[in-house]
Amino acid sequence: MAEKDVKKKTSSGAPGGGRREVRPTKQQPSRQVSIKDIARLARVSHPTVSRALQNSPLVNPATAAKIRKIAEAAGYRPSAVARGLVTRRTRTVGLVVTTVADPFASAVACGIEQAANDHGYAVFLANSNADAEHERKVVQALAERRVDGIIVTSSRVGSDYLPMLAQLNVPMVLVNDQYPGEFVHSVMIANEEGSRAATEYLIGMGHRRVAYVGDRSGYQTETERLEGYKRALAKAGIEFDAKLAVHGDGRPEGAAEAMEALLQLAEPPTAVCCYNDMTALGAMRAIRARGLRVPEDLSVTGFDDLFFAEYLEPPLTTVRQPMRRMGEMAMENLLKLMSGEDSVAQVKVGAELIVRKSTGRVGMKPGPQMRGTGGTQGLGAGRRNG
Amino acid sequence: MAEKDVKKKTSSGAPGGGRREVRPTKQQPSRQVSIKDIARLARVSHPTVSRALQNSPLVNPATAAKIRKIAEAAGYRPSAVARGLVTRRTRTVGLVVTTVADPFASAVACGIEQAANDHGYAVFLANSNADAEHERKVVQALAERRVDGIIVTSSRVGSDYLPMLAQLNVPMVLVNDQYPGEFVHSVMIANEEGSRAATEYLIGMGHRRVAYVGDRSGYQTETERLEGYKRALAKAGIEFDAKLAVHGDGRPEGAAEAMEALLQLAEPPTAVCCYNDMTALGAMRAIRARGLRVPEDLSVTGFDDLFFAEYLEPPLTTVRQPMRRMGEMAMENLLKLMSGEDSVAQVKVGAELIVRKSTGRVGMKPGPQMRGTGGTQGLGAGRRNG
DNA sequence: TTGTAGGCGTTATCAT
DNA sequence: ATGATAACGCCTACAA
Repeated sequence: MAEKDVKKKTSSGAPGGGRREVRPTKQQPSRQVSIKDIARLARVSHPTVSRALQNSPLVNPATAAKIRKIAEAAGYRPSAVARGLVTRRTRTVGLVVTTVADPFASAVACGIEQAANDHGYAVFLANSNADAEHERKVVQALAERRVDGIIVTSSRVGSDYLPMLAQLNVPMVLVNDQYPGEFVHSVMIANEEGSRAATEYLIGMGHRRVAYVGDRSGYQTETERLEGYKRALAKAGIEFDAKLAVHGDGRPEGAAEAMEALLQLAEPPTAVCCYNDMTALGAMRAIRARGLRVPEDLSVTGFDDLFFAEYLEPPLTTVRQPMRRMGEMAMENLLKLMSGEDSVAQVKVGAELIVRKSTGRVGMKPGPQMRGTGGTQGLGAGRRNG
Repeated sequence: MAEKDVKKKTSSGAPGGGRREVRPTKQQPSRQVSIKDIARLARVSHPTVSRALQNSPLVNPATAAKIRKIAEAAGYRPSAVARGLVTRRTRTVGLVVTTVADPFASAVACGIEQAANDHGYAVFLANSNADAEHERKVVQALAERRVDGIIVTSSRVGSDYLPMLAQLNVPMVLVNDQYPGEFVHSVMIANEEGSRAATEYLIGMGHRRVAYVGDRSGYQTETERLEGYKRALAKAGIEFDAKLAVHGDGRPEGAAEAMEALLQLAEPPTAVCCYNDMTALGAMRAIRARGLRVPEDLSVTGFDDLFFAEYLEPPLTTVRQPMRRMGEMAMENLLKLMSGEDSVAQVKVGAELIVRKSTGRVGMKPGPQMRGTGGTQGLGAGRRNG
């Protein structure tokens, strides 16, 4: 059959060269050079070109070399789109974060991107804006793009995905799921253990009035960290005082407001366990705004160990989350799921208390303090359901 | 506080109930429901389904409704892959950043994602690791995925892309290009003007020994900011002292080292203009490590106004870059390019000096200082080549 | 208003 | 070792 293509083209070899004249209206993006162009130039069939470019063993090394040379010269780039259509695998994953501007999310994203790239996967990035409805929408959009898998961090949907996923038929892994209850595949930090360790450390420093500045209530992470705080109090025989547990919004602004309320209490706290480092940032500002010092007047702990924690003044005592690593783990799990293995369902990552200088003994006098033990205890690490 | 418990918890959760039985070997991803399936169910032809789903006016409203209902019920999701193949447009853009974990990059990325999403575009995220070679590679990979356009932040390749782009035939916009010389389409901050404003502010506060802690030399941003610093000195009749201009690495660690060197000078500076906020973070730590105070002993300025700048102690005087907005602008420009318009080639965004409390008069005495003017002068804004 | 007939750029399955 | 041919799921003529 005589190459039925070659239509009205004023044939000139590779389409890169002679610009075909298109109607000025609704311009169709110009054709890229395809496998067929190479075939024509090399005087072989397209399948042969395809095979040659894939280093298939069943093609004559000589012709293969020729083909590769021609393809190279013509500036040929295979189309992942066309390939995806026929193989039904796009080697693409979707990553949903609340917002990339969030340092926690971007650290996790970095780990994911790395692992994905190492395995030849490209990643679609989408913001959920911490909104369940929008999150659902972007997941749908990712499914339409036929991603091979999806990772969602700080999901507001969580196990509510189950029905949707049954239809979409795409594997999904959640990182720090915020929806109450458990999702099938997830990577979570040991929230309760971490928060508890921080609180116990404060109590160990002699503090009895330890406050807690949380996120908005209802999210899983918040619930668990609050629980850890309560457990620590209970263990030390300190009665939980609801006035000392306030809610911010997980960001400095809201935290500052919440902290101010604590400082206006008749009997203010001497230490405060913050939901996360961003919260600690706001809390510390509110404390300084009242002319109080950290840690002399008030000890503060955070959670996450974001990059700036060690550079604050004073450097922040906090509970470290291995964020990059968690991203990698999520991606590794997703890779397994995508290749058909049913991998570890839920991974719980151990948190680590990092003692710096934002915490001190209750009633401590101003002046240089000793550096703490620098805990490296794995808190609550473990995995389930292998 | 040691609690290593909760380790290997025995399984209990719900690891996906009744999954479909797939052939263990090389399972082909199962077919998704397609337009043809819907056609069969609705007893019409596929094109009719296609038209109905696109709300084409030339399809009977009744049948259209029926088709939509059936599609809905069948859980039909159009394949962006197939659509991209035929339309030759994927409604996808590539975004290359040095690393998403960098707060500057992630802020820009956030603006881009937002704008892209608003226009129905999905964005592929890729890290360049600040390496020219790797950056080229990921751009090639994006081209293979047939993205409609590419945005690169802090490119190490810059105008060197020109030959490659001629082949790839994909529009590209650069944000804060780091490669010497100009690229065709870019969004840049007014580096020189910003840095100059910061330095002039310091000089205005009476400082004569003003140091500069830069990035690694050779990058465009670094060159321009250093130039701005020099210009300010020159204007004030202060001779440039090479010993006072040191190089860090754009990150806190390297900056701290560079700062230490400055502090060991026989005649140390009384103020330091930092390349960016991350650099300032490191510089301030080095300063405190020597027992010196900011701003009483040493004034410090940054560049970027990252989210944490206002929460530092003292809050950081810095030059603001409207990072999100710059991302949006880059995306808007790319949208124009993708739709065929030849838009504004180079956009220069004005920088804004934000005076906070890390700067003060030379030789100031300890104690509360007045808040500065809070400059809102647009510095060097402009655009060229409309 | 609807159906028929390609074709987008690959890979896959047959032949030869 | 290579070539026909047929998908993949969609869109866009053009015909009915």
